[in-house]
Amino acid sequence: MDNKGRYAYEGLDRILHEKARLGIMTSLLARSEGLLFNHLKELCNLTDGNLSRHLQVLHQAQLIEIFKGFDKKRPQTLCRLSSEGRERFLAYLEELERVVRDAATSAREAPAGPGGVPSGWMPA
Amino acid sequence: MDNKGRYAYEGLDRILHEKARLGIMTSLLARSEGLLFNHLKELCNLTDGNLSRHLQVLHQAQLIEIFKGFDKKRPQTLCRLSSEGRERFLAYLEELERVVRDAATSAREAPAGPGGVPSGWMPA
DNA sequence: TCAAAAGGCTTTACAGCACAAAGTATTTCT
DNA sequence: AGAAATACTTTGTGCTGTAAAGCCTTTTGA
Repeated sequence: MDNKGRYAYEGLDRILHEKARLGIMTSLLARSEGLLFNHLKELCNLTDGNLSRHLQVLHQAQLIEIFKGFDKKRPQTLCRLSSEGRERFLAYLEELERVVRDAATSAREAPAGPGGVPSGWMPA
Repeated sequence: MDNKGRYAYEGLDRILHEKARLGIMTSLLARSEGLLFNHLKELCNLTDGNLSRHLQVLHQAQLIEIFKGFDKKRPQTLCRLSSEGRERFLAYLEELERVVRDAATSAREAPAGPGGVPSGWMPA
């Protein structure tokens, strides 16, 4: 079998492949005009500090843009997907789809298997 | 909007949501009889130490079973999905599918957006 | 009018984790 | 007998997700 690397999934970008950031990016993908800090915080069930840190990471990676403004007198932060961010996220999603398809296929084709200790082997 | 937590994806189990382990689990799902250490190593493009560590984690979490045996005189390690592992992985995959669907829907429905600085805002 | 609370984030601290490099033990080759 | 190969495991290090604490301004309340 030359299946070497068949399941390596190298397209799963470390920065994007992270629960919280996946949520952030998906939220932003739905709203091309951007989302406010607090709205994002609620959508993703994140704490202030947590969200702040993830936005920093995404911003440094050029995946999102961050804008500062005011609502009345209170500071506000607006986050928006950069066009590079959109592209890279869509690419990431394609790989993710591959994972899901691979697994679905396997689950369908391979029976659940009997369990028990295979003969000639010892449980670890 | 009561969309609170809409994009929190809490079903994304930390142990499973990891590039390398995703590959391992998907490989194992395809082969209910199990896979040998070295085969798995190739399929997932992992180093010995790396694979060893991930198997440890998956084993401690009861997601896989590990058996020791011999091929001629050489030690061999066989890895197999436990039934709990199969269940939990399938559950994880359902959540993953939700992510992909959410994103696909958004990408289709939301236009790419114009870019440029929104008026009244300052780039960070 | 002046302290106290609320809003809107940032910074800090730390535990946990992935990964690479080095190590161990046995076996086969020369 | 020594060297190389096989099959992993253990150790060490640097990164990073997360909670807790901090900071500054604005609003509220007595």
